[in-house]
Amino acid sequence: MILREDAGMSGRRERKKLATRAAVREAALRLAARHGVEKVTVEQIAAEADIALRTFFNYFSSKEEAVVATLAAGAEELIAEFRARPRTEPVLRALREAVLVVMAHGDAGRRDHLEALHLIRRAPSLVPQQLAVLAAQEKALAEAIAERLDQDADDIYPMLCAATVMTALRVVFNRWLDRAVESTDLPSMTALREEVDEAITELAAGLDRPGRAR
Amino acid sequence: MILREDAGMSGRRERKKLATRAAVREAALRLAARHGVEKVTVEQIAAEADIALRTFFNYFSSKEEAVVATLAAGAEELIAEFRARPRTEPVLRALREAVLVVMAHGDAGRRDHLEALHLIRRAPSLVPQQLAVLAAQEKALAEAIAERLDQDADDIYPMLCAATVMTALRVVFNRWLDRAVESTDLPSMTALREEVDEAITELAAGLDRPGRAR
DNA sequence: ATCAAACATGCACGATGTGCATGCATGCAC
DNA sequence: GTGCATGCATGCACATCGTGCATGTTTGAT
Repeated sequence: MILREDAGMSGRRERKKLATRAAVREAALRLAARHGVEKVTVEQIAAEADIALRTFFNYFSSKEEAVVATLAAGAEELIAEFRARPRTEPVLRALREAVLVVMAHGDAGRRDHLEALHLIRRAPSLVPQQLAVLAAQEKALAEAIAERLDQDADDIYPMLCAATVMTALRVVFNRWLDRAVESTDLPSMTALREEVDEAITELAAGLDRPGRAR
Repeated sequence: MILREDAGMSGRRERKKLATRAAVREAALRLAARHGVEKVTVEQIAAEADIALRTFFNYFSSKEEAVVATLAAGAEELIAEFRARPRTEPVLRALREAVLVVMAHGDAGRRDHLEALHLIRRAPSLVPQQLAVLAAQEKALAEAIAERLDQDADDIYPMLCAATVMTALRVVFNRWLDRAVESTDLPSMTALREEVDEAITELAAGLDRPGRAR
Protein backbone atom coordinates (compact mmCIF):
# COMPACT_ATOMS: atom_id res chain seq x y z
CA MET A 1 0.00 0.00 0.00
CA ILE A 2 1.46 3.29 -1.10
CA LEU A 3 0.59 6.51 0.67
CA ARG A 4 -0.44 9.27 -1.66
CA GLU A 5 -0.11 12.74 -0.15
CA ASP A 6 -1.63 14.26 -3.20
CA ALA A 7 -4.84 14.11 -1.27
CA GLY A 8 -7.38 16.70 -2.37
CA MET A 9 -5.91 18.45 -5.33
CA SER A 10 -5.32 17.12 -8.81
CA GLY A 11 -7.25 14.43 -10.56
CA ARG A 12 -10.42 14.35 -12.53
CA ARG A 13 -12.25 13.12 -9.46
CA GLU A 14 -11.57 16.15 -7.33
CA ARG A 15 -12.29 18.53 -10.15
CA LYS A 16 -15.61 16.91 -10.81
CA LYS A 17 -16.51 17.03 -7.15
CA LEU A 18 -15.75 20.72 -6.91
CA ALA A 19 -17.68 21.40 -10.09
CA THR A 20 -20.69 19.48 -8.83
CA ARG A 21 -20.57 21.27 -5.51
CA ALA A 22 -20.50 24.63 -7.25
CA ALA A 23 -23.31 23.59 -9.57
CA VAL A 24 -25.48 22.56 -6.65
CA ARG A 25 -24.70 25.76 -4.79
CA GLU A 26 -25.64 27.86 -7.80
CA ALA A 27 -28.75 25.84 -8.55
CA ALA A 28 -29.93 26.26 -4.98
CA LEU A 29 -29.28 29.99 -5.04
CA ARG A 30 -31.00 30.45 -8.39
CA LEU A 31 -34.12 28.49 -7.50
CA ALA A 32 -34.39 30.05 -4.07
CA ALA A 33 -34.10 33.51 -5.57
CA ARG A 34 -36.81 32.76 -8.10
CA HIS A 35 -39.39 30.96 -5.99
CA GLY A 36 -38.46 31.69 -2.40
CA VAL A 37 -36.43 29.45 -0.15
CA GLU A 38 -39.36 27.76 1.56
CA LYS A 39 -41.12 26.91 -1.70
CA VAL A 40 -38.16 25.04 -3.13
CA THR A 41 -37.60 21.38 -2.34
CA VAL A 42 -34.30 19.60 -2.25
CA GLU A 43 -35.65 17.43 -5.04
CA GLN A 44 -36.00 20.44 -7.33
CA ILE A 45 -32.50 21.62 -6.54
CA ALA A 46 -31.12 18.19 -7.28
CA ALA A 47 -33.00 18.12 -10.57
CA GLU A 48 -31.72 21.57 -11.52
CA ALA A 49 -28.17 20.48 -10.79
CA ASP A 50 -28.82 17.20 -12.60
CA ILE A 51 -27.94 14.89 -9.75
CA ALA A 52 -29.94 12.36 -7.76
CA LEU A 53 -31.77 13.44 -4.65
CA ARG A 54 -29.60 11.17 -2.57
CA THR A 55 -26.46 12.68 -4.03
CA PHE A 56 -27.45 16.15 -2.89
CA PHE A 57 -26.98 15.03 0.68
CA ASN A 58 -23.46 13.89 -0.13
CA TYR A 59 -22.63 17.56 -0.65
CA PHE A 60 -24.88 19.49 1.70
CA SER A 61 -26.95 18.37 4.64
CA SER A 62 -29.81 20.74 3.94
CA LYS A 63 -30.94 23.21 1.32
CA GLU A 64 -30.23 26.07 3.71
CA GLU A 65 -26.62 25.01 3.89
CA ALA A 66 -26.41 24.94 0.11
CA VAL A 67 -27.83 28.43 -0.27
CA VAL A 68 -25.66 29.94 2.42
CA ALA A 69 -22.52 28.25 1.18
CA THR A 70 -22.10 31.18 -1.17
CA LEU A 71 -21.33 33.41 1.79
CA ALA A 72 -18.39 31.33 2.88
CA ALA A 73 -16.55 32.22 -0.30
CA GLY A 74 -16.68 35.93 0.54
CA ALA A 75 -15.31 35.36 4.01
CA GLU A 76 -12.48 33.21 2.69
CA GLU A 77 -11.57 35.94 0.24
CA LEU A 78 -11.46 38.44 3.09
CA ILE A 79 -9.14 36.27 5.12
CA ALA A 80 -6.85 35.75 2.14
CA GLU A 81 -6.61 39.50 1.56
CA PHE A 82 -5.93 40.06 5.22
CA ARG A 83 -3.07 37.60 5.15
CA ALA A 84 -1.64 39.47 2.18
CA ARG A 85 -1.48 42.82 3.98
CA PRO A 86 1.95 43.97 5.16
CA ARG A 87 2.61 43.06 8.75
CA THR A 88 3.59 46.60 9.61
CA GLU A 89 -0.06 47.61 9.47
CA PRO A 90 -2.00 47.50 12.72
CA VAL A 91 -4.49 44.63 12.81
CA LEU A 92 -7.67 46.59 12.34
CA ARG A 93 -6.22 48.74 9.59
CA ALA A 94 -5.19 45.63 7.72
CA LEU A 95 -8.68 44.22 8.14
CA ARG A 96 -10.25 47.45 6.97
CA GLU A 97 -8.07 47.50 3.86
CA ALA A 98 -8.81 43.85 3.19
CA VAL A 99 -12.55 44.46 3.33
CA LEU A 100 -12.29 47.40 0.95
CA VAL A 101 -10.20 45.39 -1.50
CA VAL A 102 -12.68 42.51 -1.51
CA MET A 103 -15.62 44.88 -1.91
CA ALA A 104 -13.91 46.50 -4.87
CA HIS A 105 -13.46 43.26 -6.76
CA GLY A 106 -16.88 43.36 -8.33
CA ASP A 107 -16.81 39.99 -10.04
CA ALA A 108 -19.69 37.56 -10.32
CA GLY A 109 -19.03 36.10 -6.92
CA ARG A 110 -20.10 39.29 -5.23
CA ARG A 111 -23.40 39.41 -7.08
CA ASP A 112 -24.13 35.95 -5.75
CA HIS A 113 -23.04 37.12 -2.34
CA LEU A 114 -25.50 39.99 -2.33
CA GLU A 115 -28.18 37.76 -3.80
CA ALA A 116 -27.68 35.36 -0.90
CA LEU A 117 -27.88 38.18 1.63
CA HIS A 118 -31.10 39.34 0.03
CA LEU A 119 -32.54 35.87 0.42
CA ILE A 120 -31.54 35.70 4.06
CA ARG A 121 -33.31 38.97 4.71
CA ARG A 122 -36.60 37.47 3.64
CA ALA A 123 -36.13 33.94 4.93
CA PRO A 124 -35.71 33.65 8.69
CA SER A 125 -34.86 29.99 8.34
CA LEU A 126 -31.55 31.00 6.78
CA VAL A 127 -30.39 33.22 9.62
CA PRO A 128 -29.09 30.44 11.85
CA GLN A 129 -27.15 28.94 8.95
CA GLN A 130 -25.68 32.29 8.00
CA LEU A 131 -24.47 32.88 11.53
CA ALA A 132 -23.01 29.39 11.67
CA VAL A 133 -20.99 30.08 8.54
CA LEU A 134 -19.67 33.32 9.97
CA ALA A 135 -18.77 31.62 13.23
CA ALA A 136 -16.87 28.97 11.33
CA GLN A 137 -14.89 31.66 9.53
CA GLU A 138 -14.19 33.41 12.82
CA LYS A 139 -11.93 30.55 13.73
CA ALA A 140 -9.93 30.83 10.51
CA LEU A 141 -9.63 34.58 10.92
CA ALA A 142 -8.53 34.19 14.52
CA GLU A 143 -5.72 31.93 13.37
CA ALA A 144 -4.62 34.46 10.77
CA ILE A 145 -4.58 37.21 13.37
CA ALA A 146 -2.67 35.10 15.86
CA GLU A 147 -0.13 34.26 13.19
CA ARG A 148 0.34 37.90 12.27
CA LEU A 149 1.01 38.80 15.90
CA ASP A 150 3.13 35.72 16.62
CA GLN A 151 0.59 34.88 19.27
CA ASP A 152 -0.97 31.63 20.34
CA ALA A 153 -4.07 30.78 18.33
CA ASP A 154 -6.22 30.35 21.41
CA ASP A 155 -5.12 33.49 23.16
CA ILE A 156 -8.07 35.66 23.88
CA TYR A 157 -7.22 38.63 21.68
CA PRO A 158 -7.22 36.89 18.28
CA MET A 159 -10.52 35.18 18.96
CA LEU A 160 -12.12 38.30 20.35
CA CYS A 161 -10.87 40.45 17.51
CA ALA A 162 -11.90 38.01 14.79
CA ALA A 163 -15.36 37.48 16.21
CA THR A 164 -15.88 41.16 16.77
CA VAL A 165 -14.85 42.20 13.28
CA MET A 166 -17.00 39.55 11.62
CA THR A 167 -19.91 40.67 13.75
CA ALA A 168 -19.36 44.30 12.88
CA LEU A 169 -19.31 43.47 9.19
CA ARG A 170 -22.51 41.48 9.56
CA VAL A 171 -24.21 44.40 11.31
CA VAL A 172 -23.10 46.90 8.69
CA PHE A 173 -24.09 44.72 5.75
CA ASN A 174 -27.48 43.88 7.19
CA ARG A 175 -28.09 47.51 8.01
CA TRP A 176 -27.20 48.50 4.49
CA LEU A 177 -29.53 45.88 3.07
CA ASP A 178 -32.34 47.06 5.31
CA ARG A 179 -31.97 50.58 4.01
CA ALA A 180 -31.79 49.33 0.46
CA VAL A 181 -35.30 47.96 0.42
CA GLU A 182 -36.53 50.56 -2.03
CA SER A 183 -33.79 51.21 -4.52
CA THR A 184 -33.97 48.50 -7.12
CA ASP A 185 -30.34 47.70 -7.44
CA LEU A 186 -27.54 49.85 -6.11
CA PRO A 187 -28.40 51.93 -3.06
CA SER A 188 -25.06 53.65 -2.97
CA MET A 189 -22.15 51.32 -2.73
CA THR A 190 -20.21 54.29 -1.46
CA ALA A 191 -22.39 54.49 1.62
CA LEU A 192 -21.63 50.87 2.35
CA ARG A 193 -17.91 51.49 2.17
CA GLU A 194 -18.22 54.48 4.43
CA GLU A 195 -20.17 52.53 7.03
CA VAL A 196 -17.68 49.68 7.01
CA ASP A 197 -14.99 52.24 7.53
CA GLU A 198 -16.87 53.94 10.32
CA ALA A 199 -17.61 50.70 12.14
CA ILE A 200 -14.05 49.44 12.07
CA THR A 201 -12.74 52.81 13.11
CA GLU A 202 -15.08 52.76 16.06
CA LEU A 203 -13.86 49.32 17.05
CA ALA A 204 -10.29 50.51 16.84
CA ALA A 205 -10.88 53.66 18.85
CA GLY A 206 -12.91 51.99 21.60
CA LEU A 207 -16.60 51.24 21.76
CA ASP A 208 -17.44 52.98 24.99
CA ARG A 209 -19.71 55.98 25.23
CA PRO A 210 -19.95 58.30 28.21
CA GLY A 211 -23.06 58.32 30.37
CA ARG A 212 -25.47 61.22 30.40
CA ALA A 213 -23.99 64.57 31.30
CA ARG A 214 -27.07 65.10 33.46
CA MET B 1 -66.81 44.33 20.89
CA ILE B 2 -64.61 45.53 23.70
CA LEU B 3 -60.88 45.89 23.21
CA ARG B 4 -58.92 44.23 25.95
CA GLU B 5 -55.45 45.67 26.39
CA ASP B 6 -54.78 43.15 29.10
CA ALA B 7 -53.41 41.05 26.31
CA GLY B 8 -50.84 38.53 27.45
CA MET B 9 -50.71 38.72 31.21
CA SER B 10 -53.34 37.62 33.66
CA GLY B 11 -55.66 34.67 33.34
CA ARG B 12 -55.33 30.99 33.91
CA ARG B 13 -54.79 30.53 30.22
CA GLU B 14 -51.59 32.53 30.01
CA ARG B 15 -50.23 31.02 33.17
CA LYS B 16 -50.82 27.53 31.88
CA LYS B 17 -49.20 28.36 28.59
CA LEU B 18 -46.10 29.71 30.29
CA ALA B 19 -45.97 26.70 32.59
CA THR B 20 -46.27 24.30 29.69
CA ARG B 21 -43.62 26.12 27.75
CA ALA B 22 -41.25 25.94 30.69
CA ALA B 23 -42.02 22.28 31.23
CA VAL B 24 -41.26 21.47 27.61
CA ARG B 25 -38.06 23.48 27.73
CA GLU B 26 -36.89 21.66 30.84
CA ALA B 27 -37.91 18.27 29.53
CA ALA B 28 -35.96 18.87 26.34
CA LEU B 29 -32.90 20.01 28.25
CA ARG B 30 -33.05 17.09 30.66
CA LEU B 31 -33.45 14.42 28.00
CA ALA B 32 -30.84 15.95 25.75
CA ALA B 33 -28.37 16.10 28.62
CA ARG B 34 -28.99 12.47 29.49
CA HIS B 35 -29.02 10.84 26.06
CA GLY B 36 -27.48 13.37 23.71
CA VAL B 37 -29.38 15.79 21.53
CA GLU B 38 -29.36 13.69 18.38
CA LYS B 39 -30.62 10.56 20.12
CA VAL B 40 -33.73 12.23 21.49
CA THR B 41 -36.89 12.49 19.41
CA VAL B 42 -39.53 15.15 19.68
CA GLU B 43 -41.94 12.39 20.58
CA GLN B 44 -39.92 11.54 23.69
CA ILE B 45 -39.77 15.17 24.74
CA ALA B 46 -43.51 15.51 24.31
CA ALA B 47 -44.05 12.39 26.40
CA GLU B 48 -41.74 13.65 29.13
CA ALA B 49 -43.62 16.95 29.25
CA ASP B 50 -46.92 15.06 29.09
CA ILE B 51 -48.30 16.73 25.98
CA ALA B 52 -49.22 15.42 22.55
CA LEU B 53 -46.61 15.33 19.81
CA ARG B 54 -48.62 17.81 17.79
CA THR B 55 -48.80 20.18 20.73
CA PHE B 56 -45.04 20.35 20.97
CA PHE B 57 -44.99 22.17 17.68
CA ASN B 58 -47.39 24.75 19.03
CA TYR B 59 -44.60 25.83 21.35
CA PHE B 60 -41.37 25.18 19.49
CA SER B 61 -40.71 24.46 15.85
CA SER B 62 -37.89 22.02 16.52
CA LYS B 63 -36.21 20.27 19.40
CA GLU B 64 -33.12 22.41 18.91
CA GLU B 65 -35.18 25.50 19.50
CA ALA B 66 -36.59 24.01 22.69
CA VAL B 67 -33.16 23.16 24.07
CA VAL B 68 -31.63 26.50 23.22
CA ALA B 69 -34.59 28.45 24.56
CA THR B 70 -32.92 28.25 27.95
CA LEU B 71 -30.22 30.60 26.73
CA ALA B 72 -32.70 33.33 25.89
CA ALA B 73 -33.60 33.64 29.56
CA GLY B 74 -30.02 34.52 30.48
CA ALA B 75 -29.81 37.18 27.82
CA GLU B 76 -33.09 38.72 28.90
CA GLU B 77 -31.83 38.88 32.44
CA LEU B 78 -28.72 40.66 31.23
CA ILE B 79 -30.72 43.25 29.37
CA ALA B 80 -32.95 43.85 32.36
CA GLU B 81 -29.94 44.41 34.61
CA PHE B 82 -28.43 46.74 32.05
CA ARG B 83 -31.60 48.82 31.97
CA ALA B 84 -31.44 49.05 35.74
CA ARG B 85 -27.94 50.56 35.81
CA PRO B 86 -27.71 54.30 36.48
CA ARG B 87 -27.54 56.34 33.33
CA THR B 88 -24.46 58.16 34.52
CA GLU B 89 -22.37 55.07 33.87
CA PRO B 90 -20.72 54.78 30.47
CA VAL B 91 -22.36 52.16 28.28
CA LEU B 92 -19.72 49.48 28.48
CA ARG B 93 -19.25 49.90 32.21
CA ALA B 94 -22.96 49.44 32.72
CA LEU B 95 -22.86 46.33 30.57
CA ARG B 96 -19.90 44.97 32.46
CA GLU B 97 -21.62 45.50 35.78
CA ALA B 98 -24.81 43.94 34.46
CA VAL B 99 -22.95 40.83 33.36
CA LEU B 100 -21.28 40.48 36.73
CA VAL B 101 -24.56 40.89 38.56
CA VAL B 102 -26.26 38.22 36.46
CA MET B 103 -23.32 35.86 36.86
CA ALA B 104 -23.47 36.32 40.62
CA HIS B 105 -27.11 35.32 40.90
CA GLY B 106 -26.39 31.65 41.11
CA ASP B 107 -29.95 30.38 41.03
CA ALA B 108 -31.22 27.32 39.17
CA GLY B 109 -31.55 29.22 35.93
CA ARG B 110 -27.80 29.52 35.62
CA ARG B 111 -27.21 25.83 36.09
CA ASP B 112 -29.58 25.21 33.21
CA HIS B 113 -27.77 27.86 31.25
CA LEU B 114 -24.41 26.18 31.69
CA GLU B 115 -25.98 22.79 31.02
CA ALA B 116 -27.30 24.14 27.71
CA LEU B 117 -23.90 25.54 26.80
CA HIS B 118 -22.35 22.16 27.54
CA LEU B 119 -24.80 20.51 25.19
CA ILE B 120 -24.07 22.98 22.44
CA ARG B 121 -20.38 22.25 22.75
CA ARG B 122 -20.95 18.64 21.87
CA ALA B 123 -23.80 19.03 19.40
CA PRO B 124 -22.93 21.02 16.28
CA SER B 125 -26.57 21.01 15.23
CA LEU B 126 -27.29 23.40 18.09
CA VAL B 127 -24.78 26.05 17.10
CA PRO B 128 -26.93 27.73 14.45
CA GLN B 129 -29.85 27.92 16.85
CA GLN B 130 -27.70 29.33 19.61
CA LEU B 131 -26.40 32.06 17.36
CA ALA B 132 -29.92 32.84 16.20
CA VAL B 133 -31.02 33.34 19.79
CA LEU B 134 -28.12 35.66 20.46
CA ALA B 135 -28.85 37.62 17.31
CA ALA B 136 -32.45 38.02 18.38
CA GLN B 137 -31.33 39.40 21.74
CA GLU B 138 -28.93 41.75 20.01
CA LYS B 139 -31.90 43.65 18.74
CA ALA B 140 -33.41 44.02 22.19
CA LEU B 141 -30.08 45.10 23.62
CA ALA B 142 -29.59 47.62 20.84
CA GLU B 143 -32.92 49.18 21.73
CA ALA B 144 -31.94 49.41 25.38
CA ILE B 145 -28.66 51.09 24.46
CA ALA B 146 -30.33 53.51 22.11
CA GLU B 147 -32.83 54.41 24.80
CA ARG B 148 -30.10 55.02 27.34
CA LEU B 149 -28.32 57.39 24.96
CA ASP B 150 -31.50 59.03 23.69
CA GLN B 151 -30.48 57.86 20.26
CA ASP B 152 -32.44 56.42 17.39
CA ALA B 153 -32.81 52.65 17.64
CA ASP B 154 -31.42 52.06 14.18
CA ASP B 155 -28.45 54.34 14.50
CA ILE B 156 -25.30 52.45 13.90
CA TYR B 157 -23.74 52.70 17.33
CA PRO B 158 -26.39 50.90 19.36
CA MET B 159 -26.54 48.00 16.93
CA LEU B 160 -22.79 47.74 16.63
CA CYS B 161 -22.28 47.94 20.37
CA ALA B 162 -24.99 45.41 21.19
CA ALA B 163 -23.82 42.91 18.60
CA THR B 164 -20.21 43.32 19.62
CA VAL B 165 -20.82 42.84 23.31
CA MET B 166 -22.99 39.77 22.79
CA THR B 167 -20.30 38.36 20.54
CA ALA B 168 -17.60 39.06 23.08
CA LEU B 169 -19.58 37.31 25.78
CA ARG B 170 -20.11 34.34 23.52
CA VAL B 171 -16.40 34.11 22.79
CA VAL B 172 -15.45 34.34 26.44
CA PHE B 173 -18.02 31.79 27.57
CA ASN B 174 -17.13 29.31 24.86
CA ARG B 175 -13.46 29.74 25.61
CA TRP B 176 -14.08 29.12 29.26
CA LEU B 177 -16.08 26.00 28.48
CA ASP B 178 -13.33 24.74 26.21
CA ARG B 179 -10.82 25.07 28.99
CA ALA B 180 -13.18 23.43 31.44
CA VAL B 181 -13.22 20.11 29.65
CA GLU B 182 -11.30 18.39 32.40
CA SER B 183 -12.49 19.78 35.70
CA THR B 184 -15.67 17.96 36.58
CA ASP B 185 -17.73 20.88 37.69
CA LEU B 186 -16.37 24.31 38.52
CA PRO B 187 -13.20 25.27 36.63
CA SER B 188 -12.78 28.53 38.46
CA MET B 189 -15.73 30.80 38.20
CA THR B 190 -13.36 33.58 39.13
CA ALA B 191 -11.39 33.09 35.94
CA LEU B 192 -14.59 33.47 33.96
CA ARG B 193 -15.38 36.75 35.65
CA GLU B 194 -11.87 37.99 34.99
CA GLU B 195 -12.04 37.12 31.33
CA VAL B 196 -15.40 38.82 30.90
CA ASP B 197 -13.88 41.83 32.51
CA GLU B 198 -10.82 41.72 30.34
CA ALA B 199 -12.79 41.34 27.13
CA ILE B 200 -15.14 44.22 27.82
CA THR B 201 -12.27 46.41 28.92
CA GLU B 202 -10.53 45.65 25.66
CA LEU B 203 -13.64 46.59 23.69
CA ALA B 204 -13.87 49.83 25.62
CA ALA B 205 -10.23 50.75 25.15
CA GLY B 206 -10.07 49.91 21.45
CA LEU B 207 -9.43 46.63 19.73
CA ASP B 208 -6.54 47.61 17.54
CA ARG B 209 -3.04 46.25 17.92
CA PRO B 210 0.07 47.76 16.40
CA GLY B 211 1.87 46.00 13.59
CA ARG B 212 5.31 44.49 14.01
CA ALA B 213 7.89 46.83 15.45
CA ARG B 214 10.31 46.47 12.58
C1' DA C 1 -76.05 30.29 31.36
C1' DT C 2 -74.24 31.25 27.02
C1' DC C 3 -71.13 32.09 23.48
C1' DA C 4 -66.89 32.91 20.96
C1' DA C 5 -62.18 32.62 20.85
C1' DA C 6 -58.08 30.06 22.13
C1' DC C 7 -56.08 25.84 22.68
C1' DA C 8 -54.78 20.63 22.70
C1' DT C 9 -55.09 16.81 20.12
C1' DG C 10 -55.48 13.34 16.35
C1' DC C 11 -54.88 12.43 11.50
C1' DA C 12 -52.88 12.67 7.07
C1' DC C 13 -49.33 13.84 4.19
C1' DG C 14 -45.31 15.90 1.93
C1' DA C 15 -40.56 16.71 2.95
C1' DT C 16 -36.23 15.68 5.29
C1' DG C 17 -32.15 13.19 6.29
C1' DT C 18 -29.62 8.72 6.77
C1' DG C 19 -28.09 3.78 6.55
C1' DC C 20 -27.32 0.23 3.34
C1' DA C 21 -26.51 -2.24 -0.96
C1' DT C 22 -25.14 -1.84 -5.70
C1' DG C 23 -22.98 -0.56 -9.87
C1' DC C 24 -20.04 2.52 -12.40
C1' DA C 25 -15.92 5.61 -12.83
C1' DT C 26 -11.32 6.61 -11.45
C1' DG C 27 -6.66 6.10 -10.19
C1' DC C 28 -2.87 3.10 -9.49
C1' DA C 29 0.33 -0.89 -10.17
C1' DC C 30 2.09 -3.92 -13.29
C1' DG D 1 -3.96 -2.24 -21.62
C1' DT D 2 -5.31 -5.28 -17.84
C1' DG D 3 -6.75 -5.95 -13.30
C1' DC D 4 -7.75 -4.37 -8.90
C1' DA D 5 -9.16 -1.44 -5.03
C1' DT D 6 -11.26 2.51 -3.71
C1' DG D 7 -14.49 6.32 -4.08
C1' DC D 8 -18.55 8.12 -5.48
C1' DA D 9 -23.46 8.46 -7.47
C1' DT D 10 -27.58 6.33 -7.16
C1' DG D 11 -31.82 3.81 -5.69
C1' DC D 12 -34.46 2.07 -1.88
C1' DA D 13 -36.32 1.78 2.64
C1' DC D 14 -37.34 3.90 6.70
C1' DA D 15 -37.60 6.88 10.83
C1' DT D 16 -38.40 11.46 11.85
C1' DC D 17 -39.92 16.07 11.03
C1' DG D 18 -43.10 19.85 10.47
C1' DT D 19 -47.65 21.55 8.99
C1' DG D 20 -52.56 22.06 7.43
C1' DC D 21 -57.00 20.72 8.75
C1' DA D 22 -60.89 19.09 11.51
C1' DT D 23 -62.64 18.25 16.10
C1' DG D 24 -63.59 18.42 20.85
C1' DT D 25 -62.58 20.84 25.11
C1' DT D 26 -61.28 24.67 28.18
C1' DT D 27 -61.31 29.53 29.28
C1' DG D 28 -62.94 34.14 29.88
C1' DA D 29 -66.25 37.66 29.04
C1' DT D 30 -71.08 39.04 29.04
